[in-house]
Parts: sequence; structure tokens; C-alpha cells
Amino acid sequence: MPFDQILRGECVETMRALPGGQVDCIFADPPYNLQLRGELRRPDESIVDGVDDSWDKFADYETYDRFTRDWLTEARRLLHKDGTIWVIGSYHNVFRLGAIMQDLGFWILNDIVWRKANPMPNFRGRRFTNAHETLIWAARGPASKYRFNYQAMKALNDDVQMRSDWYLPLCTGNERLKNAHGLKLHPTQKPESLLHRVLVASTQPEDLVLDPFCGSGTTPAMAKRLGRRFVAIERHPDYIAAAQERVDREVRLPDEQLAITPAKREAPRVPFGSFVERGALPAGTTLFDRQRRLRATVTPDGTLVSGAQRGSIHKLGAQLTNAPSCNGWTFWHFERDGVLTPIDILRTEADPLRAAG
Amino acid sequence: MPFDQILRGECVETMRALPGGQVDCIFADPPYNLQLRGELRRPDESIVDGVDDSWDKFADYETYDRFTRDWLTEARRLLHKDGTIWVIGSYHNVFRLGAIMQDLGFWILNDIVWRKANPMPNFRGRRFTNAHETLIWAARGPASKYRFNYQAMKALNDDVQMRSDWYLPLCTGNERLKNAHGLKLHPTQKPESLLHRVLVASTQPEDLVLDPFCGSGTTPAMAKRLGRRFVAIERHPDYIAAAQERVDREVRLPDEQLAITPAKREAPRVPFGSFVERGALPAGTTLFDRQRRLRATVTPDGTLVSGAQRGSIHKLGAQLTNAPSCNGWTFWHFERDGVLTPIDILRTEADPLRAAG
DNA sequence: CTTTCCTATGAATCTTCTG
DNA sequence: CCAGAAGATTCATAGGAAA
Repeated sequence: MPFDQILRGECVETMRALPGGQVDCIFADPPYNLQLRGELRRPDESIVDGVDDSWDKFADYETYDRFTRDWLTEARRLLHKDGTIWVIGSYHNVFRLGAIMQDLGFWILNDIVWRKANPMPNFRGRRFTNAHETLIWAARGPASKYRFNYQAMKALNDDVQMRSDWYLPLCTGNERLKNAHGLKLHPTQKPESLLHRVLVASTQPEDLVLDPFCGSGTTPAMAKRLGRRFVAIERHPDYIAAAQERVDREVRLPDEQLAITPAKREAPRVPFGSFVERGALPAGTTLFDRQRRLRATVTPDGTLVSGAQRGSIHKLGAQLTNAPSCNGWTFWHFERDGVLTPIDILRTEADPLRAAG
Repeated sequence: MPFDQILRGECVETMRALPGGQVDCIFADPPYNLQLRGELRRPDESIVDGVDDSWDKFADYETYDRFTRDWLTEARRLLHKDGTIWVIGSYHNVFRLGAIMQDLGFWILNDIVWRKANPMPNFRGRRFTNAHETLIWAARGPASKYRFNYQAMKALNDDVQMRSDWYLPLCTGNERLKNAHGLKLHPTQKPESLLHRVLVASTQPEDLVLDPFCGSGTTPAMAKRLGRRFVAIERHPDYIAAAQERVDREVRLPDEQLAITPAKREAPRVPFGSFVERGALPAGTTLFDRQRRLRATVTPDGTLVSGAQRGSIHKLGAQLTNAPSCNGWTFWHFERDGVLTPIDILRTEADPLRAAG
């Protein structure tokens, strides 16, 4: 695998030469097929309303669909079974992208709306201002154990769940790459903030990120900055040169700045019994629910007893509340300095990383 | 054409019996094919009342596509050559909808994002909160001379172009139809504010609006209120009965309140029109100045009328007081609980998410 | 009557590890 | 692969009860 390189070549062909199942995350910003729009502007379709015209149209859409199916098929082959893919598009192409992704077996996780802070107005006043683009986020398949850094996204959003609508400015100013004439180098350069959120949400440091339509290099640049590895594909030498220069200028953040809010799911599991053994909650200790309406006694093997009922902290909590399940760590409390404290505090004190979220 | 009726029957079959080319606007809220698997519980163990109705179940994508192609084909036949169609969906189905619409010859004008003010959270923390739905707005074909009330939309948005992302609350509270047990009558009742914006944007009084999936009747009810004619199709007798009752209760606004006009002013942060849409100050509401010496009536696009004069809240206030300018937010008052209250209170009470995103 | 608290609920593709 | 157990997880509103 050619790590941290921008490969020159056609997207499908170049992907075919790479080994399968090794990519953790793909970000793809495919072309919108401008040819399609030109074809469809041919005069007076509505008057004819006929077969000839629909044949024309069908051929055009079919060409775009074939291209889309080809690159998405290769992308899916390269993707690790637990990897995810992001594809961005507008109403011109995103519906075809999404339908083909579903047909190929991708499992859509979210459609994300990038709300542009500063979109181009509609000059003719004939439509609503097209103020957003759509990203499709999908796993390789329905059974994928994909990565989603939930707590990091929540932290990024003032401690409320991140929604599917993202409000971000366009790429402008110094961030926008210019050519020798001072004009924008690439017509659709994506803002770094967009890639930042995408990569922080769905990858971790050292993950391999693939961008089959590299363009001005926002994906590899942000991957490098965030400590992710990348493979990028681009066919235009001018874009490759500019993107390579951009990546070279980029500095990887120090490790301690790459750490995100940890997920409790990924914290090491600590058996409740270990706190019994260590004497933090010795056998015989009484535990309560939050309202002090239920109580149970700790036994030497780390199970709880309450009357005739016995079980793990989770099982007994579920039993006593007639619930299908229960997180015993947050359900049960013990008395410390006269205050009822969740037993989860013991895990937090043993491993402060757990406190997050 | 059976004007202003809710027809009982299967959607495709019933459409086949109608004459073609006479419908000005279609609003369609087809089944989403959600593919929900198990039951879902909130963190407090309560069960989420998901959509498990048989009408939303399809064997596979192919079956759903066939159904979609069938009803969209008939919809296109019924549509006037200059008519437009709105179709709403989520990521489960909207990509298939959009691709099939393009294949059938519809010409997409915008994809509109309905950003939900109060979406259901993601309870397991495994995805982004699914906080929006997508509407596709399309003309019958590329050459259609479709209707778009640009100035009305601009007026509704405080004289700034209306964008493709709309922030509107879910249908809750008194607006939500209940069955005999006090439970929601229909699992997916759409808010009136959504239909208000759709109909004011793309139709004019006396236009014929078709809804092939009538459900709880939001489309015919809002069509009647706004002076549009309708044909609605629904197969479930319970929904028909409730929708018919709802339409019968609805009152058509007087003609002078239905007229929409252009306006020119700069943009405060929160559009006055959004409060009209959401029903906080519905069209027809009377506003007063602080001394109750002047009065004006709210119209559907958020302008005010007073006798022969019409304008935005700011403009009309200035006109009536012969002042060069006027802050309509503090000038105009409405009666709430018998007390004259400045309309500015609505902005104060409004949700901060609207502006910040 | 006002303020505060509690409960209900919405188009939802909603877990992961060990044995 | 399956069964079973561990254990992680919610935001904006509306409405009613309680203070």
C-alpha cells in the first residue's frame, strides 16, 4: 500500500492496483458530470414528450451511473469490512450516488447536510438559494462494526449530540489555493473544517484514509494534520503538484493534541468484583438505587443479593425494576461521607479517562 | 376532476382514473421503507413507538423501486406541463426517489432540507442525530415554465432569498391528530408550516393540488385554508374520516389575505414570516400599535395589510406613521391573553438554533 | 396565579464482547 | 454462529402536576 502518497492516474484503474480490505475510511468528492447538464438542456423536451428524448436522457444518466458504479465497486473492495465511506454531492448527482451505493451493498448510516454559511445567491430568482450540499456516510455493509467517535462529536457540539445538519463556511480567503494568475486553482475546493469533522468523527490516528478524487488535496492535508495516513488519487498534474506542495507544508499535530474525548465503550472493562477484592466495596456493603427505594448487599464473589434474588449488578438491577436491562454501574449507589454515590465513581477514579461524556 | 375531495383507493389505481395534465402541484409523502429491525428503547427504558405499519414494509429495493416508478409515472401524467412536484423522504428512500424521478424525466429544481427543530435523539450514540428530512422539488421537465413565487418567499424570509434549508418544528401538541385512545392518529403527520411554505412558494389561489398519500390530511387542509383546490388519495378509511373532518373544520382565508406581494427591506436575524408559518401569528391575525390607534392584518407571506397599504412589518409601520423608518418588531403588537404584546417577544422566545445552526 | 418539576414522545435502518 | 451477559445511551417541546 503506497502510504501517504498522491497517486497519478485514473481513479478506477489506479484503485484496481491497490490491495483490498485495508482502507479504514474513504472520502470521495466525485465529478458532477457537467456533460449531463449540457445534454439535458436541449430544446423542447416537453413538447415532444417522446421516446427519442428519453433515450437521450437515459443514455446520459446511464453513462454517469456506469462511471459511478465502477468507482464505488472498487472503493468497496478497498474498504476494510468495518470501514466507512463519505461521498459528497449536490442534487444533480447525489440521488444517483445514494441509490447505487445501496444497490452495491453499502449501508447508509446518515445523510449529512452541509449548510453553507455563505452560499452563492440565486441570481435569476427562479429557485430557492441552493445553500447546501449533501454527504452520504455509509458502512461497507449492514453488519459492519464501524467507527463513530460519538463522544468527540458531542464535545465538539457543546455537549449535545451532533446533528445531521452541519453549518460551515465555504472555502475562501487564504485557505483557497490560487494558481499563478491569482485565480482559484480548483473550482470545488472543500473547506478544511468539513474534512476535520469527517475525519474526527469516523477515524482514529494512524487510520488509512483514501481519497479517489484528490483535487486540491484537502483530504490528504487534513489527514496528515490529524495524524491519519492517506492514499490519494488524482489525474491532473497541476492539481497533484499543488496538493503535494500543500501536504508538504502541512504539520502533523503532536500526539497529545490528537487525543479526542474517549468513548466509554473503548475503556478497559473493570470487573465489579475487583473493587470487592480490593476492599473499596467489601462484602457486606449495602448498595441503594438513587431514590433509596431498593437495596442490595455485596457478596464476596461480586454478585449482589436482595432478599431471595441474586445476580450481577446489572442483572439484579434489571430484575428489581422489571426492566429488560440495566447498567448496574450507574444504577447502584453506595454511601460515602454520608452522600449516595454511584458505584461508577470507582471506575472513574481508577481510570480518569472514563469521566468523559 | 373530483375537486376538493379525498378519494378512497390505492394510489396508482386511483390516479389512473383521473384526467391527465390538469394538476398544478403535487405534494407526495410516500412510504419511506424504513427497514426497522428490533424494538428500540430510550435510555430510561421506555419504548420508542416506531413506524411498524404494514404500508411501510417492502420486500427489497427492487419492490420499492417498482412501486415508486409506478406512482411517479402516474403523477407525471396528471401534472400540467408547467406544474411542479414535491416529494419528501429520508435517507432510507430519498436517493431512490430522486434517481427514479430523474429517470422518468422530471427536472429537479431544488432539494430542500427540512431541519427539524426537535428531532428524536440518537439513543444509542451510534450515529449523528437524524435531524432532517429531504424534499425534492421538481418540474415536469426541463422546459417547464413552472411557478415559483420568488418575492413571496423572499418576503417570508425578511427580504432575503429563501434558502434550501428550512428550520421548522415537528407536528406536535394540538396540531397533532389523536385517535379515540388519545394516541397519535398517524405516525408521520407533517406540520402545517411545511405545507404552508410549499404551497405559498409554488402555487397560487385556485390552483389544483394533488396529494397521492393523503394520510392525516395536512395537504388538503392547508390547500383549503390557502384557497387552493385539492384532490387527495388515501386507502385507509380511518385516515380518510379524520382528514375529511379536519378539512371540514378548516376555513378558507379571505381573498385579501391570500394575496402575496413583493417587499424590499434588509434582513433582521429572525424572519417575521417564520412565525406566520409556524402559526404563532397565523395569517389573518390583527396587529396593533402600542396605543391601539393603528391596525394591520398578517398575510401568508409575512407582509401586513392595512386598508390599501401593504408592506413588511417595518415598511407598513413607517407608512402609517409617516416616518422615514420604523422597527416593526417593537412597533407592532398582538393580543396575547388579553394583553397587547410586542411581536418582538416572539424572537426573544425563539430557539437560538435557528440562527446559529 | 406563577414557578418548578416531572413525564411523555417524535419517520429510528440505534451494542459489543465472551464463551 | 449463537446465546448470554455486560453495559452504554437522549433533545426539544408540550402538558400536567406539584409547590
